[in-house]
Amino acid sequence: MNLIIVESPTKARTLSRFLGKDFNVEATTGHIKDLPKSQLGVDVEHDFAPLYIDVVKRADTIKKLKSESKKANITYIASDPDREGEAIAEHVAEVIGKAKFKRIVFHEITKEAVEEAIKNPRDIDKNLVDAQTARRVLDRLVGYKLSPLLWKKVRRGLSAGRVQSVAVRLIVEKEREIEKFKAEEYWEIYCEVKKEGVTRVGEPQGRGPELVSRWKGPGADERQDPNVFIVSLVKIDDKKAEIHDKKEADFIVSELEKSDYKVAEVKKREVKKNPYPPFTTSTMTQSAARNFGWSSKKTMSVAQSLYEEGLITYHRTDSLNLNAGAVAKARAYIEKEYGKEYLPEKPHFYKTHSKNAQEAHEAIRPTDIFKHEIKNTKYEKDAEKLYGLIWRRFIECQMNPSIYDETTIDVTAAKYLLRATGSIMKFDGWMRIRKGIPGQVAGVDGEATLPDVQEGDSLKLIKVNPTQKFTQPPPRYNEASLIKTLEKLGIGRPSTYAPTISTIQIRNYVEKNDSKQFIPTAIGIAVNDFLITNFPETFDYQFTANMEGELDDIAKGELPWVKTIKDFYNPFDKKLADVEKNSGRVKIETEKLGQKCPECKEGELVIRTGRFGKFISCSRFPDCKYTAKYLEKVGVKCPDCKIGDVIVKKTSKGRKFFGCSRYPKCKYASWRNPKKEDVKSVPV
DNA sequence: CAGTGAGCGAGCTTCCGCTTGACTT
Repeated sequence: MNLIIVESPTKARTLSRFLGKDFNVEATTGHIKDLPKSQLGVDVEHDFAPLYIDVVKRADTIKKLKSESKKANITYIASDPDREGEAIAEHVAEVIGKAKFKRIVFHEITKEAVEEAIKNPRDIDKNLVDAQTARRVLDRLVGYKLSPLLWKKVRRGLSAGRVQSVAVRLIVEKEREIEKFKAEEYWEIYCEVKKEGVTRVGEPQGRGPELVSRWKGPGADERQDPNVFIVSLVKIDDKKAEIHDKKEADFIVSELEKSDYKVAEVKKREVKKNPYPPFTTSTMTQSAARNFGWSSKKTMSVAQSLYEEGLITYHRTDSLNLNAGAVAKARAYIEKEYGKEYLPEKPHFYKTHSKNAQEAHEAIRPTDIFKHEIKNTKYEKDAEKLYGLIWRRFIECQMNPSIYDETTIDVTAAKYLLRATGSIMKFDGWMRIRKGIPGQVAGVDGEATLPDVQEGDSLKLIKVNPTQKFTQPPPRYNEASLIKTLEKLGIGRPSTYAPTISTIQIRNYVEKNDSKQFIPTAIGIAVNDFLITNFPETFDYQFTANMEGELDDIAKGELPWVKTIKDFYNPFDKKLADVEKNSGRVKIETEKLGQKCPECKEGELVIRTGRFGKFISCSRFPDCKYTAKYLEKVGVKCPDCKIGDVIVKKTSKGRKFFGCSRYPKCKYASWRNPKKEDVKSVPV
């Protein structure tokens, strides 16, 4: 009897099914050793020796690993093939002591992959373990040195870290960009033109006010006549048209109204749109946010249940790799279901562009594409929705591109160049999968049909339409775009995106607005500015990328890990002492309510955020100690008692929930916003 | 169900990354 040790219990179950009675399979359930929670656990005086101790919650697991390995002939340590997995392997080896073990790795959960791995065992890669130690020690030093500094200089309970503080920084800097942004006026000019020699009944004359108000730009109702189309002004005197105000626009309109219109060029070309690569954690959470409006936490939770049911491959992954057998099945399915023209000659293989990808797993895909029916008691509809998204994305990625005929018509009128573009899908390809799926974002712009005109054709002007526009500020981050940006910067991992987003909200650094976009709080701004001013290098967007570069060198055995940490820590520690001594307490901006304090009649009422959320106090604190409850009303009556208002509250742990303002008389409480539930349940 | 902020000063807060339950008010 042999023992195989993996990280995930679900993976262990799957392997036991494959391998039969000769193998016992156990799981570590993640890390089994870590630095202690209650102390630094890094001996900065002695080469940063880390104090790795048994994880308390894993005491039973560790006991089991010990006893099972004793019984086993050989123990195969099959933790994930990445930096963290190698550290887990090392920790398992330490725990099982003298038992005979071998280290094996596989990237796919198939019988063949495991058998192949068993044939090719290796030793534990000490350099890779060192790289993990360096990563762990660095994160501990940053987090456990800076957080107490914040307690001292800003407020108790705050936190800072290599990942969370950069996430907050992104949100703060985006807000400043938006504040700084000044909308600039510009004008776009559209001309409605018609191929000559064709008449239309009820053709609009001139630019009456009624017609202007009906105009909705390209693709509006005026397009019923197939010979009428809309061109937009692109160039003036061969230079890009830039119209800044109404005066300029009016002048151009007056010129355009008396010009002759001629087709200068007609360009037709074929455009292909390739399918998207299969899902990773990052793209899956982005897609579920766009299609269903889900938070990353919800998506990951539903994905976890699909994974545990054996319906999808592992959901915390940065890899685009696909098992060859699964691809072959998908190809057979595509050919049978949709026909040969949908099947590429060769399978599509995708490569990740993410530099820090560890690719320990596969991309996220269904384990069995022939399985359409989902039976999952815990999540039901949600599981079905996410599974459908994953299923389609996987099938699509192995299908032929969709093909469009794109037509560009250039029209000249005096010194003005105007253009119309339109495209028509002539082969749907992978887009076939998305047809008829409500709520699916197809990813294709509206199709516009253009009349059959030739170079040199004269056109008749029907109407010129100037449209005033303003440049738009950059959009705020939402969960999806924040994860996308963090991934691009190489900051955070698939297993930490959702938890990081929770952390920065629980710490009151950021909030979501009604459109689920992140807005920094006064505390978030104060902490960010304090950190960026004093520790600019640590929270530079490049810091993690540089760290990853050094970790790679450590993993290759070209750099001792202690040197990396020393080079970071020495200047960091100096700065720490300097700030501790010389920096004053940080002031947090308060929001004014615009009312006098009812107690002292001198101060003004302000909103402050304390340990239990927002409350109202006097601006003259500590001289005046007046406080009052701040009721953050959601805007609906309590669904239970129908008398009180639903208000936003926080648990002692900082999690947001919704309660009744009449508490404790009414005990209504919910994790979900009843306002949004109501909107959803109203039949349209 | 009051508590929150400052500072006084007991004891405590905190990181990232790997993995699931336990089960929130």
